Amino acid sequence: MADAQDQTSENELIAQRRANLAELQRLGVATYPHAFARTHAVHDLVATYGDRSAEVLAGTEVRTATAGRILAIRSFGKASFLVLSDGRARVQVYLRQDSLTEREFQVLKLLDFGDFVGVEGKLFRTRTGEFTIWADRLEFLAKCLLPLPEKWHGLQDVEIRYRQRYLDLVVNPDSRQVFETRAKVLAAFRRFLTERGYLEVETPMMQPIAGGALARPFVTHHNALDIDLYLRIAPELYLKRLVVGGVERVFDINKNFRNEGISTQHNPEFTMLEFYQAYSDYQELMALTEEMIAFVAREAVGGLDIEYGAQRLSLAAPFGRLRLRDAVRAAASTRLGREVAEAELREIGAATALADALGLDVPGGAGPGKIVMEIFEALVEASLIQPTFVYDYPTEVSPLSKQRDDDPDTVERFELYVGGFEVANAFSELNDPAEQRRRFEAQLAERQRGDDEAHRMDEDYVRALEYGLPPTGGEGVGIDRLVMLFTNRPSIRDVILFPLMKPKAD
RNA sequence: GGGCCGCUAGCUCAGUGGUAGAGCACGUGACUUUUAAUCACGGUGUCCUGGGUUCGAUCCCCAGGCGGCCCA
Repeated sequence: MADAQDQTSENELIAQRRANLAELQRLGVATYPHAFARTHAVHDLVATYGDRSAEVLAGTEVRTATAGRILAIRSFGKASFLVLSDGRARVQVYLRQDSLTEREFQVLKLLDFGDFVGVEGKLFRTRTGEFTIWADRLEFLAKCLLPLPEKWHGLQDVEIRYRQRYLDLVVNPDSRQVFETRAKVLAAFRRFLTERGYLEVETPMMQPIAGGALARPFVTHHNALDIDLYLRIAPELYLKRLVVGGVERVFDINKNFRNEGISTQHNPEFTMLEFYQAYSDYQELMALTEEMIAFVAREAVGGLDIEYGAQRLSLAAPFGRLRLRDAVRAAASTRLGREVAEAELREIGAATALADALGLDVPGGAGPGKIVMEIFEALVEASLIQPTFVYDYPTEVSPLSKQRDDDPDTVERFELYVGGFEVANAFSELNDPAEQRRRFEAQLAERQRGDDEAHRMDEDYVRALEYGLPPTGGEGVGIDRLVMLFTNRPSIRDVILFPLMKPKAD
């Protein structure tokens, strides 16, 4: 309820709308009725009858009852046209004095842009060919007390679009389309995996040890148990416990929470698909990923060729394949005008000198693996526009991945890059409990040296591995970033309905 | 964390050291197949906030807030 201060600051546009509401009440109109029986939603109407000719519509005399928000009023005195939206589609309604009761005509004159109404009538096509409902009944359903953004330019102010997403959805049909596509992407992943025998599960969002990724967690507190808990940074360790338990194919689609900065590619909470498959490895997952991304693209946008900004992308298999250290060597060699040797990427002194020569600031205590990743991010990542698997990562930065038999400093891991950013990360899972314990201990040592993103020790996870994890391949896919690609949006905030925003004093 | 940019009417945006404008929206009147309806007439306001300079600040300066982009 508005207090006295609101009343005095209330502007003329709002006062007019309140006055119209009061007038409806004075007329005895129910201003907040409980329901309206529709025969069709607006989008059903348009989909079913929208392309019928004027003659066919006149011949069949289809009657309909529908409802929606008024997005335009064009009034001609004794007749009016309304545009009604159900959020998905729009339909025109024709109302004329001699087709309505006197009271309905009075209601019509009190309607504002944004109000909800229900109408009943027959379908026809106007002289100008517009598919229209000729209404012989008008029911008021709810008031829009605040003026909506203008119809022609829509809502441009990105801050308001994010903070008041409902306004964005009302006036910008493109925005609704983004979230329709997002829903199709999620449904497509679920269908692809379910059809191949993967079981969808839910794993804890609140965890006593935030594991499965290298990231800083959010902390919360359970009062009754008086313990701190972490919002999950990944479901990984729980999903592999399920593989230990015999769930050979398993996946989880849900939010992860990482306590890091915000950018066009990072929101503190984001949606991740993770799936695990017993008896497979990262090579098999590359092939599966090509198939899965193509499936999802067809379902979500109808094809494999997409535009992203100024780029044209093809999601057709095979995707590019680039060995990580080869990519880093090539980029560093070009930048420095000399041949950089693989050995320089594997020894701390040489790697540090290389980073220096490239003008990169490397965090203190970083080993050669971390330095390789820094160089990759600085020199290579943004150039990977077409889908590319980057593979064979340093063991140092991959504490949950299995080493190559021929090279213990390297793990069987790949990341998929599209449009210049990472969209998936996969590996052959480390299933040797003794080696896993050594990796965790190495991570603890890094934590001691000040890396607060280093992995924590998880004794129960090591114990689970001691019961035996079969050879397994696992992968995580960043849903938000994939939706950015499919909807051609430059910012992750455009594909998250309510992105995190700093609170604003009202 | 740093740099750059933005914040003016409900929305989209101009603009100025002398208390502010356009289009759309809105109000009144006309109009029973229009569609960015049209025609006539008429209001829009904490110029993000606070301080400073000045006779006078929405504008210049300083600090802050929120947002965007880039960098780390």
